[in-house]
Amino acid sequence: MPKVVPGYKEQARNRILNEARSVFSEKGYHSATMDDVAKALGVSKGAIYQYFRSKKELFLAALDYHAGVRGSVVQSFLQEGGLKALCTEEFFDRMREESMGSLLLNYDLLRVALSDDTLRKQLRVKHEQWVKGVAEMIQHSLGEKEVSDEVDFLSLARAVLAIRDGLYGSLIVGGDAKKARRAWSVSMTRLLGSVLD
Amino acid sequence: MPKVVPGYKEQARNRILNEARSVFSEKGYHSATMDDVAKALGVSKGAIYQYFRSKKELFLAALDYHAGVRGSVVQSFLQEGGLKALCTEEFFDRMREESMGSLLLNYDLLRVALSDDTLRKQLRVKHEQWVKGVAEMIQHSLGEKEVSDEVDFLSLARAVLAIRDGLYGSLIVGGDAKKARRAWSVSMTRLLGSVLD
Amino acid sequence: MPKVVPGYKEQARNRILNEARSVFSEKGYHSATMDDVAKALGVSKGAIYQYFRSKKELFLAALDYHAGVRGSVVQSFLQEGGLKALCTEEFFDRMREESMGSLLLNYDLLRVALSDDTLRKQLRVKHEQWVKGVAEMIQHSLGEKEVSDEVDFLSLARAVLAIRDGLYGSLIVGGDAKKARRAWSVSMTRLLGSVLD
Amino acid sequence: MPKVVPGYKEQARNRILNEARSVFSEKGYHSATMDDVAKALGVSKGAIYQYFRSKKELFLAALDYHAGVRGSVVQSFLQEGGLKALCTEEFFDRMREESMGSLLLNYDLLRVALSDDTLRKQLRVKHEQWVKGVAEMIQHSLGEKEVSDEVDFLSLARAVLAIRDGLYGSLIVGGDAKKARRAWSVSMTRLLGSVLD
DNA sequence: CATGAATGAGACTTCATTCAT
DNA sequence: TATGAATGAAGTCTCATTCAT
Repeated sequence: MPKVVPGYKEQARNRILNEARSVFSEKGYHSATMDDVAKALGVSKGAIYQYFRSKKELFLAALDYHAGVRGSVVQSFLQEGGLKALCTEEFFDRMREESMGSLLLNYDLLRVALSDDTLRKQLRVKHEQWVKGVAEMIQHSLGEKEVSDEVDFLSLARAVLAIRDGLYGSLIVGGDAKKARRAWSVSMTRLLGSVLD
Repeated sequence: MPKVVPGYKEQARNRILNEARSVFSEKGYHSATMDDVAKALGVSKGAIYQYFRSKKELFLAALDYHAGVRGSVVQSFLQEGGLKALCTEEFFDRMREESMGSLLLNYDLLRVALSDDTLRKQLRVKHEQWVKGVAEMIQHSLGEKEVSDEVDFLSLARAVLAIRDGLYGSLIVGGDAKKARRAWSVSMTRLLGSVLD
Repeated sequence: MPKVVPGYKEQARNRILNEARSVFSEKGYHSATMDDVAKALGVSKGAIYQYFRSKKELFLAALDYHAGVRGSVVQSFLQEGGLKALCTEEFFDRMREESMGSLLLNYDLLRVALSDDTLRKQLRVKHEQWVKGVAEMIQHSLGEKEVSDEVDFLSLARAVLAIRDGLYGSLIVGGDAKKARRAWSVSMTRLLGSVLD
Repeated sequence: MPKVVPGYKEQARNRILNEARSVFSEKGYHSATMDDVAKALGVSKGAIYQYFRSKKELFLAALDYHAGVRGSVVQSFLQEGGLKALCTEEFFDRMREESMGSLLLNYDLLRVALSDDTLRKQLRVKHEQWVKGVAEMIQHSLGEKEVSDEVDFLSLARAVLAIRDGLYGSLIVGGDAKKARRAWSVSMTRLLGSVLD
């Protein structure tokens, strides 16, 4: 047993991850400095380097850390209300809270990913997992009610995620949240409506 | 009045704009250096500064320059085939050729825009223009066939653009183009289908 | 709270201030580079930027730092000998030692001040303080001996300072120190003589 | 006989000299660019290089050119009114118009002069010429009225010039012209008063 | 002679990263 | 472990100067 609190390092790491995400999200990967992160944490720059080898590593770890958190929140929300919940404006807002910061970070991530094949593959895989998850959800909502052959669940899932990302993107430049929200429910209803009926 | 060929400066500017876009697109706004751009052009760094006051200005100008080109291509395509053309996979591909490079740049642009109110407003306005354009197109396709009150054209338009952006985004990480294409036509048909019938 | 020696930063700052003044004084504000200063200090350029935000700030701080030192030396000298001491060649020399390097810097400072309203105002105020100080000194020397209404102390003070600056200026181009010294005592005696008698 | 107007080159040169002085005076030697000068002239940068080999040469030539002009203006003024005219506030203003710009330039010149022995010597010589000129003027004013042995004309002359330069210097930072003017007449009267009586 | 686009050296400044304390 | 001063590489931008037209 070490003298220090067990799990201390883990806690410290997570604390850094949280703050780092916040800082990166606000200023952007390139504009945020290690000093910004350190100051937000109230520690010295050097301290961060004991947990992460480089800025890039910190950035990637921060994204990864929160991707897990976010996913779980969304999923739990869906499990309660099912596909119908997904079509609501409330769901859009709920997910937005979780995603907005990360969306911006994802833009930075994409840039970083472009020159890193491994990373790009990870992103692709993760995206496909989301697609499959949503597709299954849709299919599941149908229950045994109908023959599934006529519906392209995967394409629908892709579209759902695309709308989500596209609408959030429009919000970043200052788009009206009310309109985006409405666009979400309108399009979701049209897209999944016939499936639900 | 320059003794040199008239219009030379205009040409040179455009040449820079082209190359700059290419370089920024490949490396990203932050990672690309003015030297990269200069080398791609085969000129010295200083030369660029005779045409653009700063890296940011060059970046913005390059985006603007190509936004015009892109827009016109898309529009001409739509005028021929109308709303039905928009739902095709061919359209998706066609627009992709025009957009992909710019999409990445747009991510950089968003980051830049976040700390530039004027710029953000411009982006918002431009986006709204697209929305209106697409909404009108949809409404127009309906012709006098139906009462328009029941359909929220603007929301549909927003969704259409969101899907476009979202799908292109998925392609950037290496998503399968065929699947995205299919998702496009499937979702477009569902979204606009009842309008078209 | 730094673990390092307390007051270290203060010392380092002052060391930079000293060296900077020396370098600026020798090469001039514009010709001296931050690299020159860094090399004179035996540190890297970056180190300086931890203490001063810009070259201009460093320059201004260096001037300010030494202005304090200089002022105090002069004042103490005057308090002992009063107005008579001020008229001596010895005083001229004494003050010269303190001023010469700074005089050159002051020329640079004037140039900088021309495009900086705040700075210009500071200089003006500081100059007026000197004027008032000298004027009071003259008035004080008179004691209750005479009615002061007939003497324009402020104008005299202005003249005294002008002569000082003018003579030092002549020395910079290589003027003969002996002659300047003599001009000082001769003119001071004539200027303040009747006041002193 | 050349085709071009005889003396054209001379005229062009002088025109450049005039404008250059104006630009250098306003912006300072270092801050003024060759482009600034060219634009003020309404010609291209290249044109200037056909008359002057370098920026430094242009600067020096411009100063030299106007030194002559200025001197003559002042001298003519003095020849009319003699020493008494010199003591007036009017004279101070008159000379100020001629000197202010040049005073600033002289500061720049000093900096340049410091690393150029030849130049520094020229400045010293020129200054001594002024001193002698003023000294003779004072002596001349006395006429045969008195024995000159008791008065140190050269020192007085030095003081006069020093006051001029010192007061103008105070004006540069925004000092009150009225006060400087008054200081001039007050001090001149005290300095030369007994000589004049 | 004039033009002005291009050059290229070099200035200021910023950080990610290291390391002695 | 934490600190934060120092490093040094790199980036943006500026101009004096040149030269093909």
